[in-house]
Amino acid sequence: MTAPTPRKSPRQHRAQATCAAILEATARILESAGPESLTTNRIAERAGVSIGSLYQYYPDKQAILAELVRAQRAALLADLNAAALLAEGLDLRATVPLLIAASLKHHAHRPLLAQRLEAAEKTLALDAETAALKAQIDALVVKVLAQRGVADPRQAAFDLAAMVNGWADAAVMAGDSDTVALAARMTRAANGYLGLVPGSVR
Amino acid sequence: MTAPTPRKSPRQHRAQATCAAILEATARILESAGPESLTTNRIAERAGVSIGSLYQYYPDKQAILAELVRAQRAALLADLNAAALLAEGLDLRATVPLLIAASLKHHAHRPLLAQRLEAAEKTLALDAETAALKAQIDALVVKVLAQRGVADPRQAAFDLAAMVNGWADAAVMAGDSDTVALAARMTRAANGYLGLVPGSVR
DNA sequence: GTCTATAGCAAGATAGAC
DNA sequence: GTCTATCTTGCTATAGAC
Repeated sequence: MTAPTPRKSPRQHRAQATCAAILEATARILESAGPESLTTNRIAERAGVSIGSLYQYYPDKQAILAELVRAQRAALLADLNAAALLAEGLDLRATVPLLIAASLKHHAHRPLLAQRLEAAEKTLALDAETAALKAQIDALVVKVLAQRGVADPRQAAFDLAAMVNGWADAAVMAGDSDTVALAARMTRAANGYLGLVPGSVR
Repeated sequence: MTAPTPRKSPRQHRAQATCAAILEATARILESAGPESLTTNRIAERAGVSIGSLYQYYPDKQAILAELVRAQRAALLADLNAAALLAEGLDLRATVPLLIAASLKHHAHRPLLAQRLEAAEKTLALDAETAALKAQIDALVVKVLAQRGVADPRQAAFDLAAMVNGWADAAVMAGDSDTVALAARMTRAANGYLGLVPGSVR
């Protein structure tokens, strides 16, 4: 029922700074203390603004979280788009690692934040804009796979996304920071899923 | 700091029933409303006991959750043990689907509960007993893989567990109820990861 | 546009009767 | 062993001064 968008678009400089500070403070609390400890008072304190200012820009706590989730999805879409451009003209075997690397990028940057935001996303009722972003992400991967002759590309896109996401979460939480090696292992699994035989490059 | 075990071991019949009712009520609230709505008052109400009785057996809310998590881990360990027995004498290719099926069983039974409990586990500080169960689960899988000649079985056990878990969560949340087909697709990926070529049964 | 102060409320947990 | 009644705490969100 509540609109999870900011109350006003912050047009002035200091207002933009306030919004940014609120978002960054939320991210840091999520990383350091987890969702249980995420209270509006704490966000305001950590952002260096008062609780009153916070409610000037966000109607409620969920709206702040929703904005972070939206930003994360938008970044993923952008990276996947870049990967798709890079992969243009390449075959399936060469494309898969590019998609995996793009998906992994966020988990590598701020791993804990990425994981907690994904967890929050499952609880939150996502707004229209975030849902649209998710749909675009899905459509993009489906298209890339379909162009390269994958059978049932919708199913494959879903499965590969699920595989990579959960796996990445677990890996970063266990302290695995070698993203390159992780991506290589994931690629082995993805190739097996897609029916690509390992050695037969010739 | 707080011991996440029941205050007293319920030795009498009605006390056991009370404990069971509390656990089941917690599970149902988790399934139907999510972790945000999980309050001690609600648990007591749904269990048909008073809040006072609840605190007679559990020192705090976390302890109830911890017990559910522990039960889930214990069940997984039991199922994996059964799978390992079944797999005795079988080669790697035949063993992998058995392990996957065992891991998938819980997600299939009460999918939402399994997913929410795993999410809770990441937030909770897990008690010694649950940690021990996790270690046993890990050791079991490592042993099974090592016996069948998998290189770096520790890494493989971790990766396969991460892959299956995250993937299963996403699948059940999307409403995919065909566990058999899901297990088959996962097996393709696992085989690829392990370097097993698809067609070459011979 | 930002602040302080606080209303209003719900949660966790306890005391003490039965 | 179980209950009702209640204390205490801390959260969300608002009102109104500056």
